[in-house]
Amino acid sequence: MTSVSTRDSVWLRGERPHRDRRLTREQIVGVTVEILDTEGRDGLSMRRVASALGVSPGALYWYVTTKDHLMELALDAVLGEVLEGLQGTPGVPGWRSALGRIAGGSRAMFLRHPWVLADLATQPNLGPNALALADTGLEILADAGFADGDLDAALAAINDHVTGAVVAENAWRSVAARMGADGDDWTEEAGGFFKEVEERHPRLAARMAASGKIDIDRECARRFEFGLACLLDGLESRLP
Amino acid sequence: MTSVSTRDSVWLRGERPHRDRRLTREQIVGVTVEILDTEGRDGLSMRRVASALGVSPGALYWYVTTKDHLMELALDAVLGEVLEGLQGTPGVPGWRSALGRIAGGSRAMFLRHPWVLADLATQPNLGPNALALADTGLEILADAGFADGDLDAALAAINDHVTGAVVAENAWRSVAARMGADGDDWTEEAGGFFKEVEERHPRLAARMAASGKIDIDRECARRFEFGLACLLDGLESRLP
DNA sequence: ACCTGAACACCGTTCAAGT
DNA sequence: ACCTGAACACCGTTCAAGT
Repeated sequence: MTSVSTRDSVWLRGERPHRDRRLTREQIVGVTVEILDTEGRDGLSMRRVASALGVSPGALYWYVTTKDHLMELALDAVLGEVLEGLQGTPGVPGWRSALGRIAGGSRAMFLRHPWVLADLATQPNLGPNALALADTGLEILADAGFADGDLDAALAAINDHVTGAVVAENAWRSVAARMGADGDDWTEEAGGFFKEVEERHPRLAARMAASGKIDIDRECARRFEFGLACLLDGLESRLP
Repeated sequence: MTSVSTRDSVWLRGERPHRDRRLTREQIVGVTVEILDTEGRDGLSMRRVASALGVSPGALYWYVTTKDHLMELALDAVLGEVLEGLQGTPGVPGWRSALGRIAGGSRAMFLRHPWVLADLATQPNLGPNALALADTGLEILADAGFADGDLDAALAAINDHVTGAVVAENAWRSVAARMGADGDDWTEEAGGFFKEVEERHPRLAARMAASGKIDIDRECARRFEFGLACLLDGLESRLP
């Protein structure tokens, strides 16, 4: 109901005092993420979360002021997975591979929880895990020799590549899933579509045909690494 | 209602035959974009569009099978603006600046219509304007000397940078708008937030403070160009 | 302090019935 | 062929009233 620009964030408000609660924010966020993962964005409703917890819908509003706030919490929760994946393994040498690990871990997380992507565009990301992730990125880049404005811009460039790549990958996968699912009445309509692409944009049609034959997983991973390598090369050449 | 993976696209279905319609798809899409621009994503409803057109809600379903399809049409409509902006001016020399112009034009369009960003993550983009835009990108890169897999990956990398950057910019702007809007009861809660950031992540807090003093427009533009330049450098070094 | 139950003001979508 | 009107099955959110 509220417009994007005036919406406030969970992270700018304190949590309420408590005495004898039966629920926890963690519980609520937990089932929220579960529902989002299994049923997708459209499958989530306050009522659905409430029934999964065996509680009435209104009860949730004691713990969370709004559905948007709940989504913010869910977003930060899955960002936490990236941090966990990082601390499990030993540190790698070199800033390039260190950043590559974070980027790769983030990408994997986004592919596990595709519903987060729509959140990123809508909600500011001020949760503790988001901040910690940003800070470790800054640390790596600062140690590498970046400072001031270049420091911010370098981190932003890498983050942008990750989110942009996963957004595109997700869109592609949803098309591919539809195509592979059933060739029922689908192919006749879509046949006309492809024929038109062929006529109007032969170059594009050729590329679509070429990449259509390839395994999507491999191709997406390849493009991701290609872009990341280009970016890191460009960054490296800007080191003082 | 339908899950992302099984949702079909407007562009894979033909339009219906017609005789004496009072409405047009263009009209409907037009007011849809208008509402999205002024009222934001949450302000849009089928009923709202219908009433703006002076028609009953059910009437829209004669022209458009679903709200998601309408959003797909709106998405491609605003992508058309990028193409228009391109053909108005004379071609620039050099593949780097040619791509820079497309990237810049796309960024400007995304900032004019921030609601598109959530769409990108959710819906595949198979509209005529999206295809035309991709094709001109391919043309520029092919002329520059890229071919086969590198061609796809190069275009993807640039597109990813644009969408990723605008997603981040949009999120940042929504925070800034909130902070600038009113310092009523806001500052007390948020003061605690910033103090916590300072304690836990001093490096991040320093960067936040530094970039907080800068004009957002300039800073976002700077980061965008920085990342793009890094990327183009990396691409250039990969030319055969 | 926490939760229920019921209500309010919305949604997207369908579908008879009209013209 | 196109549109209306009313309905169906949902929403998010609020708030008295209970414990």
